Amino acid sequence: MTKRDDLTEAATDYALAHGLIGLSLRPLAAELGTSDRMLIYHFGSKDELVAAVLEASNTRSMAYIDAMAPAASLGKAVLALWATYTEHDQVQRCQRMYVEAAALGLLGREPYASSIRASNALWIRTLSAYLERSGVTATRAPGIANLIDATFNGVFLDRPLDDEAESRQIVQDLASALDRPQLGNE
Amino acid sequence: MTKRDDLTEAATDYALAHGLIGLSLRPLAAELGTSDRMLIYHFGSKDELVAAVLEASNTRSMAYIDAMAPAASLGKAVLALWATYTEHDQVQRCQRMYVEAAALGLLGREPYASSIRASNALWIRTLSAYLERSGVTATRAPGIANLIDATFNGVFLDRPLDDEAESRQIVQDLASALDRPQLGNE
DNA sequence: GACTTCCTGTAGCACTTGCTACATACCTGA
DNA sequence: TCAGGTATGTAGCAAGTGCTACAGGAAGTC
Repeated sequence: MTKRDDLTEAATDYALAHGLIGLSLRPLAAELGTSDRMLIYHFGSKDELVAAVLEASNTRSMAYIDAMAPAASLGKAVLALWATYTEHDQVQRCQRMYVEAAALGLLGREPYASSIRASNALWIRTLSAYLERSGVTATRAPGIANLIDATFNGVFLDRPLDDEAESRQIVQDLASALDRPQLGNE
Repeated sequence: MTKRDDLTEAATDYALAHGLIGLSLRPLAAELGTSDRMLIYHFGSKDELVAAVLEASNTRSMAYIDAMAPAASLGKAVLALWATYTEHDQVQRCQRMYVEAAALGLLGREPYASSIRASNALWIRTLSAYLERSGVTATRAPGIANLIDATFNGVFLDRPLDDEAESRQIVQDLASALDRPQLGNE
C-alpha cells in the first residue's frame, strides 16, 4: 500500500535472511535499493523499523498455522505443528527471528521487549485456536499452547541447524507425554 | 590462579549482570579496573574472552544442579529443577546468558555456535545425572533431559521477568504430563 | 507563477567498535 | 650487568553506528 509498507515487507525479507541481532541500516538499505537516510525518513527511527519488521514477520508465520487442517489428537497436533515449523522455510525463519528478538529483549530493552510481548500474545492465541480446532477444550488450550510454544522455541534455540533427528525426538517425547490418557484433573 | 582466570571470573560477573549481546570491551574493562588493551592482551581477542566467559558461566550453573538432592518422581524432579532455576539468581542469570549466546549463534556465528554446542552437551549430561539420581533409567534420562531443557529455555525466552505464575503453570503442566504412568514403550 | 508537501541525494557529525604500534616499566635468571 | 619475558599505559586507526542538516526536485493546489 504505502511506501512504508513496501519497505517493511522488503526489510522483513532481509532480516529473516540475515538475522536481527547485527541488523544495521546501511547494508539493509543498500539491498533495498535505498539509503539509511530514507529508512529513517519513513520509519522515524531504527527502533520503529524493527518493531514493524517483527510485526510483519509474526503476521506471516501465523498465517501458516491458521491454514493448518485440524489434527485427530493432541499428540498428533503437536507433531503437525512441528511439521509446519520445519517444512516451511518461512515459518522456521520467522521463528528464528522471534528467538533473536526475545534474546534482545531479555533485559527489557526496547523495542524488543514490547514487540515480543505483543507477538507472543497473538501467537499463543493462534496456537490455541488450532488446538481447539483439533478437539482440545477452550480452557485447556491456552496452557497447552504455552507449553508447546516454549518447548519448540527451546528446541530451536539448542539445535539451530543440525541434529534434526534429535529435535524430532524431543518433539515426539512431548507429543506422547501429552497424548497419554488424562488421569488427574486439569 | 593466573591473571587470566581472575579476569575471566570478573568478566563473567559483568556479563551476567549486563548481558552478552551488547557486550563491548571498554565498559567491561572499566568495571574490571583495567583497559581493553589488557583484555586483548590476556585473551588474544574478544571472541576468546567470550568463549571463556561462557564456559565459566556454564560451570557455575552446573554446580547448582550437581548439588541437588534426588527427587521422588520424574514430575517432582522437573519441579525441583525449576525451583533451582528460579530461586538462585546465579542460575537464572547463567541461563539467561546461555539464551543470549544461543541466539547469537543461531546463524552459525562464532564463537557462539561452538560454545553453545559444548555447553549444551555438558548441561544435558548434568541434567541426565540428576534424573538418574531421581530414579529415571539411564536410557530414558538424556531424552527427557533434552525435553526439560528445551522447555525451560523456551519459558525463559518468552517470560523473562514477569508472569512468574504463568511460567510456573507451564512447568507444572510439563511435570504432570511426564508423571503420568508409562503406558507405551519407550 | 507562487506555495506547500512529499520525497530523496550528499555530506557529515559524534560516537563506538575491536584491535594495534610503540614505549616503558618490572622481575628473573645467567 | 644485562638479556628477555611479562605486564601495562598512551595514543591512535580504520571501520561502522544511528541520525541530522541542508539542499533540491517533483507534483499538486491556490
